[in-house]
This record gives sequence, C-alpha cells and structure tokens, in this order.
Amino acid sequence: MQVSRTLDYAVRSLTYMSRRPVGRFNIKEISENQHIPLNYLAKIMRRLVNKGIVRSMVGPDGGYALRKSPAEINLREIYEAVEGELRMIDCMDKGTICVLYENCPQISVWDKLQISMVKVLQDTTLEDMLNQNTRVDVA
Amino acid sequence: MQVSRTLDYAVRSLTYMSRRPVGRFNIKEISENQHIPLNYLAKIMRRLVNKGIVRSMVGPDGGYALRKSPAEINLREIYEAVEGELRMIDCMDKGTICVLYENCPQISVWDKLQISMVKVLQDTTLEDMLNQNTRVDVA
DNA sequence: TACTTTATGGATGTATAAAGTCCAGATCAG
DNA sequence: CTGATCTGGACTTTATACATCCATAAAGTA
Repeated sequence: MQVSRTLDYAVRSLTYMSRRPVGRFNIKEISENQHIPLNYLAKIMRRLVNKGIVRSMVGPDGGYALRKSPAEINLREIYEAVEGELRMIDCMDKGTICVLYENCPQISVWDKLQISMVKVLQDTTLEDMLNQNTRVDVA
Repeated sequence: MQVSRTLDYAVRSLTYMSRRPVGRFNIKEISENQHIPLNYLAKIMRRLVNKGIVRSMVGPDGGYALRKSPAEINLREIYEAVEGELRMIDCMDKGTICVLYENCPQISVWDKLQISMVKVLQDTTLEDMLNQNTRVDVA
C-alpha cells in the first residue's frame, strides 16, 4: 500500500515541468534535476505521452511539454497513465473468479478504500501541488 | 498501491473467526476454510498474537481466539500488526534525508492520501464488515 | 547530403521484497 | 508418555519493480 517509485518519478517530473508550464524539457534535464535514472525516465515519459498528458518532439531542441495547463492535470490521470486503473486488490477486477466469492465481507472495505483514494487523487491537480508547496510536518 | 496478499489473509482469517467470536480455531481449520497456505498463515497469526489481537493456546484442543469483540477490532490495527505503520512513501519516515527536500510539492498529497486511508481503516471494524456482507458491484 | 540531437520501442538484466516452505523445540491435555 | 498444536527461526522460491542497453526513427542544422 505504497506509492511506487515509478509514480513518484512521474509526479516529480510533471511538477518540475509545471514550474515553466509552456516550456520544453528534454529527458536529460529532468533526469538530472530530479535525480531519476535517465533511461528509466524515458520509459515513464512514453506512457505520459501515450496518455496525452505531455507531447514530445524529436530532434535537436526537442523534448517534452505539457499538453494541458497544470490546473487541468490531476493525479488520477497520472496514476492511471503509469500504473493502469487503481485497484486495491486483484479480485476487484471484473471477470475474476474467487472461491470465496459467496461470503466475502472484506470486498466492500477495499472498495471503500479505493473510492476514497481515487477521490483524493482526482481532486488534486499539479497546480494544487505547486501552491501547497510547503512541506507538511510528518512527525 | 494495493492490498498485500498477507493483509488479505489476515483480514479473511479474522472475519472468519468473527463469525464465532468466542470460539477457538486451529490453524488447520482457518487455512482450509480460507484457502491460505498453512505455514504462511502460522507466521501471520504470530503477528496478530504479538499485537494482542488474538491469543493462542498450545497443545491438543489449542488454537487461536479473538482477544476482543469484533466490534472492538478495527482494520487499522490489523494493518499495523501485519505491515507496520502505514506510510505512503518512504521519505515520510522521520529521519529520512532527501536531496529534494527543499521544494517538494508532492509530499503533502501523499500525506493527505495516507490520512484518508488510515481514517477508512480505523473506522471499519470486523463487525462492520460482517454486517456489510453483501458484495459490492465492482463493475 | 551528411551530421547531430533527441525521442522511441523492445529486449534484456538485476535487485528486492513478498510469498511460501521447513523443521526442531516448547507446551499442554489426556 | 503420546499426540496435537503453536513457536521462532532459517531458508527457498517467485514475482515484479526497477533499471539498463541498443538499434532505429525523426527532425533540425549546415
């Protein structure tokens, strides 16, 4: 029940880009600034490109740019771009067959958890994050 | 961002026990009824014992029993018994040093997520789950 | 055209944690 | 004493997240 490093990388890259929302960034710059392995970041960026969150340009002076404004990009779509649909437990996939199906008291809790997480993710945009740019006290 | 199989096993075992809250159950019974590998379940039960959620009795006619009523056992303590404290991302551990600490817009979102998950877990007891014993439509 | 820069997509490798197994020992009822 | 049961640790297996590498395509520059 943790944020994967991959999602963290994606979010960090996008918040970095959000600081110059009309700018263009190549992988090397993002990678160095955010301390993310370059080749791995390349794979993550491809998923963001495929989902329409950023666009890419090849060639000299190429790179990536946000397709929408930071206020229009929420964490749910970033999550889904890199991880696929949020699903707390595999048996929540339709089509899954479970021997314990009849009498399964826990499924509704996992569902409730999932709904609450998706809500938080969906309600948070890149812009929100930049504005909340004070580190919370995690003590 | 998924429920681990281990947590699922723990919750299933405890909801199973909650149906006869004053009963005594040996590992073999729980293991067979819930389709959980016996030796692995033994390890999980030990953690529940150590955290005071169940008590154990050795010897013939031994086994496990709930220490409290199902209404008094919430999912947060089950989670923490098997997984330790819920932490969305490692850098939320106090004492962690992160090169990106100054200017970290995402930490507050992970914190918000974590708080909302803990709340749902804490607000759900074993009894609640038994009463909600209708499978939600996960379509 | 030739050259450089950059992203692309797939193949492959690695490291780590989760999941699972095994067993000798302790405890206890009958 | 015997058989059932939990205990605690060591150990093995498996899955997958994370990371690397490379040949290729695309695009700009001279």
